[in-house]
Amino acid sequence: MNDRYEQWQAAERLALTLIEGGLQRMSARTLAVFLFTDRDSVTAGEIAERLEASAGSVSGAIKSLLTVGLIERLPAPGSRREHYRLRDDAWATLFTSQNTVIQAMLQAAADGIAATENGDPAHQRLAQMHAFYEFLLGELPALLHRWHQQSG
Amino acid sequence: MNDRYEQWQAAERLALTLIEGGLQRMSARTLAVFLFTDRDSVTAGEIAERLEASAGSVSGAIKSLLTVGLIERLPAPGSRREHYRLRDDAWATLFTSQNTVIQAMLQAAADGIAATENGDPAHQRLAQMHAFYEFLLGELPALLHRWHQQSG
DNA sequence: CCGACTTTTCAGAAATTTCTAAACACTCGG
DNA sequence: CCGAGTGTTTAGAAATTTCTGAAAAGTCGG
Repeated sequence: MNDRYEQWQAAERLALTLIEGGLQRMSARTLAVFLFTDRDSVTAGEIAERLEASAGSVSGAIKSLLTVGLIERLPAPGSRREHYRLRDDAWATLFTSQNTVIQAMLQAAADGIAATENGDPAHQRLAQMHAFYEFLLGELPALLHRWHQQSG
Repeated sequence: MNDRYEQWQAAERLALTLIEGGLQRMSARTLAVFLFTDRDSVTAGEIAERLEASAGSVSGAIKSLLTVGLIERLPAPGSRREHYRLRDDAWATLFTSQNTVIQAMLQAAADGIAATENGDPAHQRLAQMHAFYEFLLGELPALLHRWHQQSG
């Protein structure tokens, strides 16, 4: 128990789950490293070594994780290498990033409504879809607020 | 405005959005047909014709949409062909299906916690992750309840 | 500025996902 | 039962996504 192998195993399983959740393969594995490392921050080279992946794919993964706001670049602590670490609000951020999907759904529904006549059954269906995603979008801020209150 | 071509266009755009949201390509396009059709129900053949896709791929898409609970098979109204239609609570269902992802995240975090020592920074990070997804899972039932109340 | 070290970029390879076509199976009217 | 009309399955093709390796670019100490 609690040995390195078990941790590696748990990290890879977590990566698979993240992939299910929509992340790209290498981004997911990289994120798992950020979670399971016993250091405060890691470098791209360390990640590549641990994952046995090329420097190139790690670079791409870091870039995308930075873009989504899941990790952050640290002010270099006297070393030549860049250090990165998981951001505090990473999980809320990951969840929030799905809001863009919701907004896209809302827009798509609105477009559909505009393209159909009022009597058309499609009009009705699209209106229902629109109502749901509008509801959802309205609920999310309060949800995140409750989270920050509870955890902060 | 409001012509067939515009509707087809809106349907394809909606399909792309659904793909962004995680659906498979053909499932998304099929779902878009269910939304935009001016009939109450459609058959596999009609979908294949409208999408200019093979009967096989449509069959697969229908099967997966049935499994997730987004569409339903109708009691055959005297015709030889099977009829399908969008279910009333389709959007809530689609949203709910992401709960399995959340539960998987929760489990993955728990496994990671079990695999790390208490003093390890990783232990701390995994605990935060666990807390967030536990919070999320707890909020969802009430969220859906509010939706069902509001929409009647 | 130079040189060692690290990261990024990008074209091509590898792997995975997705679609199709064709054979098979099912259902119903006659 | 048979045959016409539909739906399903599956092996393989096509397309897309993802990864790698090598070269280019950036950075910092000296």
